[in-house]
Amino acid sequence: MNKYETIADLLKQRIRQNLYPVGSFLPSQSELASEFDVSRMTINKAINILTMEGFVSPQRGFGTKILNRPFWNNDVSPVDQYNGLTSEMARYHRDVESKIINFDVAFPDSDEQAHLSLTAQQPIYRIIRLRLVNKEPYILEHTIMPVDLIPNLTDEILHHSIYAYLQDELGLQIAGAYRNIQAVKPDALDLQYLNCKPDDPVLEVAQMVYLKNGQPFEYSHSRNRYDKRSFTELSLRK
Amino acid sequence: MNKYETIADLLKQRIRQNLYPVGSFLPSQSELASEFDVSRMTINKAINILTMEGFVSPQRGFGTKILNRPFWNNDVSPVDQYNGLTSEMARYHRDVESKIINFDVAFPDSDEQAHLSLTAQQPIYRIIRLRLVNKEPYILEHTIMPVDLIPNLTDEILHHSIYAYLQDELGLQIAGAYRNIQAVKPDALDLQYLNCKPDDPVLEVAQMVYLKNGQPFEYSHSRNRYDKRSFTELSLRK
DNA sequence: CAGTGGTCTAGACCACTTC
DNA sequence: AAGTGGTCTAGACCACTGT
Repeated sequence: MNKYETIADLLKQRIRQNLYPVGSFLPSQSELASEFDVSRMTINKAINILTMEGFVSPQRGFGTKILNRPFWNNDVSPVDQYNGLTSEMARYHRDVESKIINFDVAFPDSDEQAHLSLTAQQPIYRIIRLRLVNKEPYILEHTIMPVDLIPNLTDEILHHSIYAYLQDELGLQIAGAYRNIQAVKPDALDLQYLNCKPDDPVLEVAQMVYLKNGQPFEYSHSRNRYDKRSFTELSLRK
Repeated sequence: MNKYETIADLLKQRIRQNLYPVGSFLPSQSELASEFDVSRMTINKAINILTMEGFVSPQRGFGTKILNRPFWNNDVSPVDQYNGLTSEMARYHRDVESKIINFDVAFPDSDEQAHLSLTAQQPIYRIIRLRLVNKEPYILEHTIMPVDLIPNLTDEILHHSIYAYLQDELGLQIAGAYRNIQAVKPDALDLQYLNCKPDDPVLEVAQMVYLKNGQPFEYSHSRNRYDKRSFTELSLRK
């Protein structure tokens, strides 16, 4: 672990333990540098992390104030999450099951080619999975992935976590994702599998996920039951 | 302007101009350091910005690859936006009007006290505004703000931009915001003012906005017409 | 004014990738 | 082995805040 991440974690811990109470100020960067026996740049980097995560607000010439961390409850999924539902829910000790609605291979249409940077000759998987949490339907996921990147996708994997397979078995490194979130009306599949009523809204999250080498490898639309999922986000002035 | 921000902007410009084509690699950090006559740390900081904004993906021991930024033609993602609707829409040359549905002062209930860190004796504004873009209803905003932070709120201000008033007139500095996004069913006010049908979904964004000194100053729920607004977001592996 | 955080440097070592 | 990005240092200067 890096020094600055280690120190950031330690500072967070102190804040949570009220060793640095909300509303008070952190020791100055120079003091912290002496305490941890590192250069001030390293402390600065650590405090940057705390700032990005909303723990503190530094004001130049003044000090670094400990903020009151919002009490949005954690049962909502952070928007900046792309570990897949399985690991997300594991944190709350909930069972995730996947029911495969559709799984086949096809050539991409032009829209899919554009989104995944593919030629018309590179086949894709077309997957529709229903994700159940504690036996209740949560999400209907429409996923498209290029076959050549993920050679041996099986029913077995689809029943568990695609992401775990990608990262642990194939060693693919995810760089990030683009998402678009909107409210939509339910379609026939939603009615059938999410078990929602015609006037229930659906929260649709479209996302493209990228590998570190820049290759997009997943283009998906997840349709979430409106009473089961919401998304939280923290955004900060640059 | 800082050196690292200046350099980051310049690099972005080169990427957009295809001087560094998508799929190719940036010059190494040492080369860039010589070119701009700065230390490598400064280049590193600049490239960090590009990484956070999804322009490039550095891989240690290898190089920094220029990514394809898909339908991301505009500079800022609406999700990490807290400048208010007025400035957001101004970029697209659209008219924003505000119709005041409700504007009064009251003592906060316990929920409001908690969210805004107030006592029962500190009054708040309760504001409901309908935001119209090019004469069409887009958003119904329910906003709560402490009176003592924003002393002289007038109809005049509410008809334009609250945010512009806060920042330009009062000099309040916004640190960031927490948001929660979900799909909901329309309520009576939505039907009346957003002009939506009973089975139209509504995209609800609840947010708390914080000042740099840590004081929360706005707690709001905006209810967006589902066919008019969606939210985009870029998220990256740490 | 003294103290704070923000930036920047010149150089160093390390982890990693490709050859 | 050579080259890359990631981290870290010791010190410096600056912009800003409080008094």
